[in-house]
Amino acid sequence: MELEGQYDAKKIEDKIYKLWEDSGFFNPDNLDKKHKKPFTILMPPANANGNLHAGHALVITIEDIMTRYKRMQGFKTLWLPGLDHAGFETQVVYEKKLEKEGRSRFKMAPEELYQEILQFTLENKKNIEGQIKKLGASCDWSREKFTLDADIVKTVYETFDKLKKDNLVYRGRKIINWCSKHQTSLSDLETLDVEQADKLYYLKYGPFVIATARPETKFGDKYVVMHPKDKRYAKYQNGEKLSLEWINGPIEATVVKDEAIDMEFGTGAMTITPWHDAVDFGIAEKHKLDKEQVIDFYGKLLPIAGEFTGMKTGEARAKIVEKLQAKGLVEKIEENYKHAVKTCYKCNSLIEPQVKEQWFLKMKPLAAPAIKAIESGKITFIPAHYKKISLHWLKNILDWPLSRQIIWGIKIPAWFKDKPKVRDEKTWEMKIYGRDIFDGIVNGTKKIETRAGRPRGEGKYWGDFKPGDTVVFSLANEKNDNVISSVLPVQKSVKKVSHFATIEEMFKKYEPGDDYPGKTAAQIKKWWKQRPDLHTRIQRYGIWALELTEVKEQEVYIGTTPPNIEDWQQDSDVFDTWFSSGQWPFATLRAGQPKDFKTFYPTDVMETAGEIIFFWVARMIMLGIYTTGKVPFKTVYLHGLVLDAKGQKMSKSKGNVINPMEITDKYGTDALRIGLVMGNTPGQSLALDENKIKGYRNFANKIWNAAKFVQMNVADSDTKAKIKLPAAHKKNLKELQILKKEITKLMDDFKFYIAAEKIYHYFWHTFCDKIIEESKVQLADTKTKQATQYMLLEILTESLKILHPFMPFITEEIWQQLNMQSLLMVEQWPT
RNA sequence: GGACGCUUAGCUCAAUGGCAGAGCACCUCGUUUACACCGAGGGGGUUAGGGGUUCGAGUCCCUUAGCGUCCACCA
Repeated sequence: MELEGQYDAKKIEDKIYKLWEDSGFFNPDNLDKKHKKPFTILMPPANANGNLHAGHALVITIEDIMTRYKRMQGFKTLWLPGLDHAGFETQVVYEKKLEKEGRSRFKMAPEELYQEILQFTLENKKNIEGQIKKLGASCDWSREKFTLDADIVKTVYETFDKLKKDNLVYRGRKIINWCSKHQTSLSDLETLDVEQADKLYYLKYGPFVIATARPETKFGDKYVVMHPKDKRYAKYQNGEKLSLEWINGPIEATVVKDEAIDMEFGTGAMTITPWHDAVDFGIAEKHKLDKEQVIDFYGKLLPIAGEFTGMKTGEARAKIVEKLQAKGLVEKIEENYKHAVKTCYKCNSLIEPQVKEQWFLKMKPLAAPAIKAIESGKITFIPAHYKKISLHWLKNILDWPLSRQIIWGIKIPAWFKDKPKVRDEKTWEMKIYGRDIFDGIVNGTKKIETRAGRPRGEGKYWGDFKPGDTVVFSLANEKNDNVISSVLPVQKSVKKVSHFATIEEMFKKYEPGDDYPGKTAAQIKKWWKQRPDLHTRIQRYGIWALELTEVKEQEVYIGTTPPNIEDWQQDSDVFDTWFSSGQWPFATLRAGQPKDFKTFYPTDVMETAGEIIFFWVARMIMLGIYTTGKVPFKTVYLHGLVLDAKGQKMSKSKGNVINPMEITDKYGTDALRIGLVMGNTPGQSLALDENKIKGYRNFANKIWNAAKFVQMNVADSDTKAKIKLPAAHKKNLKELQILKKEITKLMDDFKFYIAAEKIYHYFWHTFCDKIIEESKVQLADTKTKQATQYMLLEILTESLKILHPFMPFITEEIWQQLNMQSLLMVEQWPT
């Protein structure tokens, strides 16, 4: 075969890829026995919802360089490819498509929507696989995994089950980030903080002035909070009640003192909206305050808003302020108040904090061993400063909300059903702290009997408590001899806590029933009269009563398979997609042949974008250690963003997106690959300039022509003849020898950008410009011809080997055309 | 508010404490049978500013400024 004309990538790339694939050497099992020591990289699963972008091309390039290098060095090399269903991301992409077609997911049956997205994803998956091949990825397609594969899902379920058994997963009613457009909760990582200027309203709240940027949330505010040390409010007691005029009429407000308040901000007093604000939620939790929803999940006001009910929060604001002004409740309005609001990272719409029951993962216990692994150097980061960044994040980690209210994803393997009402004759022990006004038990344990099927009457204990529940039912507040006047963890069964000024007043509402343990109504009233000490106390502090209602407690079943009894309902939520991809290393390797996990786990390198270090890398480390006891990878190599030629972030709206497939088409894959690597230091963003790629297209042509020259001139060489090398030739070969050593060291240090530059420079400016030029004379001289032929071929073939990881197509094609009788892909890396 | 980066030729970026470099761009010359997707040569720098450590600093330390990213808070 003869090399001809200019290098034409299009003619050879598909052919060469097929040659590699047919050889079977992408699969480590097919490599010869010399390849013993495993080397593993997992391809970060690309989102199967569109085309590959420039960032993916960089991932494929760097990982293929590592893979080809290690394979040539004789490692049993596995690069495992995969695709991600990409839950929320894909659903958002699909919803946009629906929108264009004038359709909406909310008008579709869930199953119908799921099937459509599945089809869409599978099509994209196929498309992307083709694009990965186009980029020359030497990954083992026989081990390819998709995040929705049955074996991956099974592993995800098992992990969830184990986490639940270890008490690391819990269901909680907590405040979450709610996107009203997408109708789902989002983790903190999926929200953006956007600076904006709004008005800050100072509203009169009884004797207080409170500042708010969101008057439309304030309807239900019935607690006014201030710092306990704030002298301005010293005359107000914690728990003190105040009657005041508010947006829709008179309300009773309660004073709460809490250190969380910034005395410097506004007036130092604020009202709280626990249902729609994370800080307020925290205060309400701490003080056991009521929480009331004001805004529904579509961003509209609920009936608590009175005349404003049903309005979108945005439009309601001005009208509410108008009303407040009319009522004289607006003290002043500060214009141009700069603050940050949270927005959905996909649609930029405002995040509305909402209280919602969700699955949460306790992160602190999972983070601790991960921190240890990183600190001890079991996992190293490239570039190194990511060590600090990840440690800082892990040390300040918060619980992870796992539930997403979307259809596209792995369904959470939890089933619920209403617990049958237990009304047996059992006796529960119930701890009581404080004083029971009826029989005076103080800080003790009281035995409460339950009666089958009927409550004991309102305002009394009756048995729907679980063992160990704490109920406090007392006369006074916490200021008085340690008796506390609130209800602790049995809130589920407490309907209401009422306060009465006198016991008579309470009896009006709650007539003691005949079946109160051991006492009749008459006895209780009589007993009451005999306790003047309690009278005094009640006169001072009033009396508290519990109104208890029956609670249907939900029973929860968690397992890898559905419960086989009927009337269980599966949780309609799906997992955050990162919960499944966070298990990628062990899930993929356990899915394949049983020996794979043993051979290839822990993997060697995790190469991915610095952007997703928290989303993905940190979670893989935590879940990997938790599940397998071992770190999932030893080295984390993080590349930076790929930017456009001007250093701008690529985005569809800016229209500066560089499609790697177009570049490949125009200049060839090898030019794109080396263009992506050259000058690309880890962690640093890279400006991708088409001109740069063009330059490397020229380099590819240079290689092609140099090979052509060598081929033409060595055709008549006698390979068997003994050759005596002149000193100049020896020097050239020695120089190459040194270069090989340097490059090997650089490759081992992950400095591909320098390695690429070195070989580029050597090949073009030493081999082509000097050695080949000089050889023209030497080849013409019969005395030096043979030695020169030998040297040229030696340098060319060694260079091809070094270039191969970077520019696999052209090097392999030349190798084949030189009739080397082997695949360059599995040639021994020069030593 | 906290953390982490970055600042080197016109542009994009390199440089274990040891002669400041590459690619692209620019200028001059050259069409020579491997290649014009080429060759030979050239210009271009107070390494953001200031201070310090050192025989020696782009590199280490302190400091100022600008840019960027992440985290937290934001009534």
